[in-house]
Amino acid sequence: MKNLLYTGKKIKKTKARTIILEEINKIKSHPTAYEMFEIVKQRLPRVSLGTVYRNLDILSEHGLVLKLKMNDAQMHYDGRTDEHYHIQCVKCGKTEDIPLEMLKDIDTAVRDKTSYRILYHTISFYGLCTGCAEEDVSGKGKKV
Amino acid sequence: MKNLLYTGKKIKKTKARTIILEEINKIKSHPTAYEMFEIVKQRLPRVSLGTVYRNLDILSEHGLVLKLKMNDAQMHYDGRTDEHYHIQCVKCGKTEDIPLEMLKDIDTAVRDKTSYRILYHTISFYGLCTGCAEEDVSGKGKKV
DNA sequence: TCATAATTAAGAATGATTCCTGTTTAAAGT
DNA sequence: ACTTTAAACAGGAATCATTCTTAATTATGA
Repeated sequence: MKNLLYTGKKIKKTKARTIILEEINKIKSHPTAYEMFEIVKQRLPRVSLGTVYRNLDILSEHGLVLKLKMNDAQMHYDGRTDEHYHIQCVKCGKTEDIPLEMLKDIDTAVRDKTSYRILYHTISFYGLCTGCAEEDVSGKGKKV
Repeated sequence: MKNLLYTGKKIKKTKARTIILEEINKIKSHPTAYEMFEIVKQRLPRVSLGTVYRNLDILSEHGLVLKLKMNDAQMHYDGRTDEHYHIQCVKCGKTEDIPLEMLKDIDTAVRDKTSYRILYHTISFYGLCTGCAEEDVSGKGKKV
């Protein structure tokens, strides 16, 4: 293979792969695989969920997508690949970026306090997004 | 019910529940539900995995145990219930406490930079534990 | 254009966790 | 202590996100 697509690694430029990468780069929120499947299906109706999962994995292995584990059942995928932190709404599950600079110093701080060889860390914030916070006020007393 | 067991909440003191809490408090690492099941089985041979799951959930709802999501497939459970951070070995999956004081100020730092109402955050470190780091050196070049 | 290795759709399999059902047990009120 | 009953139990089925399998298709290098 001569075309070193996307990253300089050998990776075939397929229709599904291209659309997945384009679509995830269009949005700032961090969808689940199933949400990506629904988005991609609009442009590629016969795409299968397995293909979406596989390509999101391959793209994340090649550093083109970040794979995030938050406090819900599904993985989330992020088209922004520089290191940064995330926040998730505890009510609706929406997951987004946090504009907080990387705390590079805490790895070294921990390095001195543990026998582990530290490789990286993750920070996740949890709270209520604007929409859910409003519901919370107007719906006070109601069981959600 | 008059006896307000464990926490002041209505919670029955059953054999399984008591043993689960005793055993998780004996260890500093943070086992999965299945690992707890194996430990509890030694004292209560007829215990079922479902009971271990249910009790770990109930205990965590009552603040007697922490339920941790790290970067592997299973949940981990922590008998130490004051807020603190965790580290996981990327190779063997062992999960332990990190002696790093809580960064309370980062919630407020983020509060000013986002429209979310921040409730809490988590920090997880990943690296190699002593044992796995040694293997890594002695086994250099080998596929693990 | 051809060969072939990678990718695909579709659906089966996996694995952690939760749920269901009928039975047992802890504890509240006598 | 005896009774009552809601909670908890064991065992196994169900769920759900994700991964795997297979036979057919496709992108790429020659």
